[in-house]
Amino acid sequence: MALITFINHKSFFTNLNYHNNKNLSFFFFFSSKSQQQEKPFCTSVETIVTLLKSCSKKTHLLQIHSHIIRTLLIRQQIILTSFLSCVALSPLRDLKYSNRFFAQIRKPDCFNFNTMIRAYSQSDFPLEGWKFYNEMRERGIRPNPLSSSFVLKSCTQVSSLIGGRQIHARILQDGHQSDCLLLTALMGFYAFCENGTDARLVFDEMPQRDTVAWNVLISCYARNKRIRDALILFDVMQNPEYGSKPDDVTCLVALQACAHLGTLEFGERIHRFIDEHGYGDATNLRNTLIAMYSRCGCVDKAFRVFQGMSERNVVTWSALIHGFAMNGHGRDAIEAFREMQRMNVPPDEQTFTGVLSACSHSGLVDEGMMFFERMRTEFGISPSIHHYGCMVDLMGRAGYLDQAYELIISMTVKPDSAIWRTLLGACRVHGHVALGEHVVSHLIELKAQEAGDYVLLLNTYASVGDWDKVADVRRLMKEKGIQTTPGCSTIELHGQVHEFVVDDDSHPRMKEIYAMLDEIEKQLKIAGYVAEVSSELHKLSAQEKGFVLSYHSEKLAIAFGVLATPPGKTIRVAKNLRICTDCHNFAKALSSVYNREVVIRDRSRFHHFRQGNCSCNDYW
DNA sequence: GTAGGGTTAG
Repeated sequence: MALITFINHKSFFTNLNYHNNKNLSFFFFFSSKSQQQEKPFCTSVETIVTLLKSCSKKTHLLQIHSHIIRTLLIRQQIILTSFLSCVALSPLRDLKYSNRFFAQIRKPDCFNFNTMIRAYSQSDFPLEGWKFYNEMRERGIRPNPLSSSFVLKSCTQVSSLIGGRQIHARILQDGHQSDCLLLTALMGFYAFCENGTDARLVFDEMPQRDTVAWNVLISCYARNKRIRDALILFDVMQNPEYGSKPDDVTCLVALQACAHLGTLEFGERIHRFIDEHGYGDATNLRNTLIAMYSRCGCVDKAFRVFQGMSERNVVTWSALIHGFAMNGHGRDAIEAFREMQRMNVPPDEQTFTGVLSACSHSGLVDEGMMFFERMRTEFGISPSIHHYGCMVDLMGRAGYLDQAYELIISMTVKPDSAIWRTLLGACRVHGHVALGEHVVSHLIELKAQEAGDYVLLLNTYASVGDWDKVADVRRLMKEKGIQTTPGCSTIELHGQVHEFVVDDDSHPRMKEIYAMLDEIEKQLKIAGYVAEVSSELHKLSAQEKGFVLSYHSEKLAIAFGVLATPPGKTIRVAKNLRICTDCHNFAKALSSVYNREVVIRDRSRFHHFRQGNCSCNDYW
């Protein structure tokens, strides 16, 4: 009896360790003993609640269940609530059991309903939570903001825009339109559904906006192709009118936007902000900094961040490897991979994507094959579509087109349009017309053909001089109303991003830019630069081709760079498509004649031009 | 004496 008093003693349970099974064993010992002796074993409600928290096995839960039934504790709402939370939400989650238990509760309250909705939102059947959400309304129980927030989570899980809109309407009906956390969740939902307009509307309607609300809006813009707006918000939120201070998450999201846009100056500014505000130790921020610098073409700065880190995880190493890969430092990427193994950091899927793409960008065919094999045999990672993509690129660039085709056919995963497109690119480089046509038929089968694919096919014909076929494809594109993506290049100057498209005349300094471009061409021609006419698609006279080539967007951006920056300053340009041979030659010549370093990021990688050479060794 | 919500790394 003394012992029973002891187990009931409050101090014992307030000090107990939740994961200490000793306490449970104690409890079960007394419980079964009292059952044998048919004597009631009294426990306080608090004891049961505390014990429930330390449950790590379902058998324990069942024993507690039978105990609370025997001791009539089942009548107490607090026990029911705790028990339901335990069955529905702890790692022991069992939805069938939760449902049965829920049905036993005579008067379930809002909290009980929320528990069920929340449990389903985390399960494989998220929409089942709706039933409970509707039932509580039918029973006249008013949902609180959390009820809506849990159903919203279910809608996000299944990307149900209609469901989310219904919740939105209910939030207004229930008068929860001032709940900042709920509205932030709603914004997050719209952002997830790529609906930036509605996310913005919710944001505008919020009575108060804290940093998290700003973060959601910035991340929404960054993910939905409004990257420049995302960066503008980083400054806007700090205006005295709004007075929100960016936190570590704001910096992280903004850095991702900088990486996308290739805006080095803005990225550096955020880097300083991070250090000044003491966020600098966070591994996730450091990892994103590595990615940002790499994607802005500054591997040395990325490496400096890497060196300054006291803790490095698989993400850190993968970011570094990816950085080396996209900047053409294939050997360094492989060395980093080896170093990572020496440090006993196990690689994952994304590490190998980096290693394989490093091999493909640097033409390391044998090494790539070896890593692809080791990935499966040594590390037990089965190849994803991305790994196959790297291998097709690797083999395709090296001219093993048929083997690349065989690899696609042998894949365990269904080939997507991106992988066929990679092979199509290789067909263009090697002038393999027959395979190119075959690949296009695969794309048509997938109903995934894009303007760029026709352009690649057209280029393949052009590369072997089949101008009739080129004209056919052009006609076909015209008939189908397919429009090509216009080439677009950006250059950052004093934190401002300047954008150029083909034949652009919208820039305020356009006259000067064209004059500068003419002057540059004149100087380069003296040094031996000849316009590469095969890059141009149209069947034009050589003179006309030369004329059209002069206005490629990257040339305009470079001319603006020469015009607007002091001599010797590196010119950094980002382009949405892949750079053409002519512009590549142009940049190479310029880097030597004007003694300028030029860094161009195209759709797939970086080109560092220095003294007449490119880091890609004309291999891209 | 119960007690759950929003953003975030390669």
